Amino acid sequence: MTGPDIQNRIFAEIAELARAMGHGHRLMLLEHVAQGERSVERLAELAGLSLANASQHLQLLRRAGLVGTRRDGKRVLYRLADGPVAPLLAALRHLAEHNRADVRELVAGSRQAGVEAISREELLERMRENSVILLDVRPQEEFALGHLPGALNIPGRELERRLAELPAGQEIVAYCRGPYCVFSAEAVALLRANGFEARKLEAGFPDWKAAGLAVEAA
Amino acid sequence: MTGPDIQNRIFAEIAELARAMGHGHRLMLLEHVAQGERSVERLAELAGLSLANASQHLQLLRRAGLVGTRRDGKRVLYRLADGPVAPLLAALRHLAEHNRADVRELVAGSRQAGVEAISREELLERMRENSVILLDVRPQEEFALGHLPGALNIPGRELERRLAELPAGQEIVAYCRGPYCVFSAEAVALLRANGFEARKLEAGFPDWKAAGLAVEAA
DNA sequence: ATTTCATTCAATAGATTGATTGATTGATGT
DNA sequence: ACATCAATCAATCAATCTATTGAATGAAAT
Repeated sequence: MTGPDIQNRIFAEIAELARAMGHGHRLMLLEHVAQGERSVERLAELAGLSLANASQHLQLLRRAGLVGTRRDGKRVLYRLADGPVAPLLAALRHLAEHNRADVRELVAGSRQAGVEAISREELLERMRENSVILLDVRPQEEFALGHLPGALNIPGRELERRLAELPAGQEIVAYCRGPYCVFSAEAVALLRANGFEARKLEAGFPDWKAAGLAVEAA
Repeated sequence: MTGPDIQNRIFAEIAELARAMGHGHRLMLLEHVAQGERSVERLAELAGLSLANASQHLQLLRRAGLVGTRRDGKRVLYRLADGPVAPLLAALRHLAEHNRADVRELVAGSRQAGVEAISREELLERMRENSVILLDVRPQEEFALGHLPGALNIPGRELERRLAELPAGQEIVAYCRGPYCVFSAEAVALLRANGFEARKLEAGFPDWKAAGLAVEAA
């Protein structure tokens, strides 16, 4: 009576949760949702999905309890759910990097050409010393919703023609959405090619926020 | 060129990993594999699956990099993979407990009837004081492969008729395979009904081992 | 009240996954 | 070489999942 039936039910429940993360598009949606609240339309655009398709994936994520929603006028805003969702996604990424050679290569690829990463701890230290320039290479809208304290915002594709805005002589730390966002790595490559000293932040904005560190909004 | 294609590929890879955990039977197999090396036949029996079915699930887990194998004579032994698999499973369980009311209830159900859980930290403290009896309620074979230092082994279904072996006067901490293994909760209920002071270990043997704490083998 | 817009629902077809069956492989002992 | 045993493979059918389409909500604006 207490036996295996109950265990079966429990494992089936947990499996449902795992399956909710078991699709590339949903993981991408999660990654974007992790940046902050986003409308369905926006998320569909960011993930390159049709509206209806994005909506369905998002609803599945909501049923699984990975995201939550709120209505704002005629839009529905999705956000990460309350529970320990970010740690779960992080654990998943960690194992993926550890196991799959191809994921590791692809991630390493964005670190190639001498693009070293800086850890949160080291960055905090450097921020305390005021010896570093923070560069947020995400689009303005994302920057406006929250960014690291004191960061400059120059979206990736504008960086080349706005290089002059960056003060010389200090190291620059670029960051982006997350470990799989290539913008920051590209930015670092570009900066180095132009004589700057630059590194990328190991993780990205969502991990920073998830760690409970200070965030500034426009 | 660096764009969304690469991200799509990465997320698809990671999703594959998540999907590997997306089936109740596979989670159950993982739970048993987490106890130590097991043959396919044994795992099939433990999970209540046909041999071929278990074999296929296990192979899928291996392809996903969640388990590894080794040949021993004519048997193939499965074990957890090297990477951070246990933390991922733990994160998954945590979120499941947090989100799904039914999982929480089912887990709570095994704690009902005043069955309180003791944390690893508290248990370590009590072990240092020598003020506690450890009771491993798993089957002998599992006990033989590794158990908490100094633990007694009385499999769940034998407990009732072997109560006399337990010294009175000291609190008993029962443990089992993991948080969803009901044997330890049942054991605690039985012990209390017979006048013992008893609690169950919050997690189970695999978590103990995963935490790097001392383990003893027969 | 009607229009507009963002989102969701419903239905469909194609692809993937899961359990079962029986055959096959690979290692061991006679 | 042969028989035996554990595990895997191959083929099948049912069940589930995914993307697309077009229709239906439901909240604001005119």
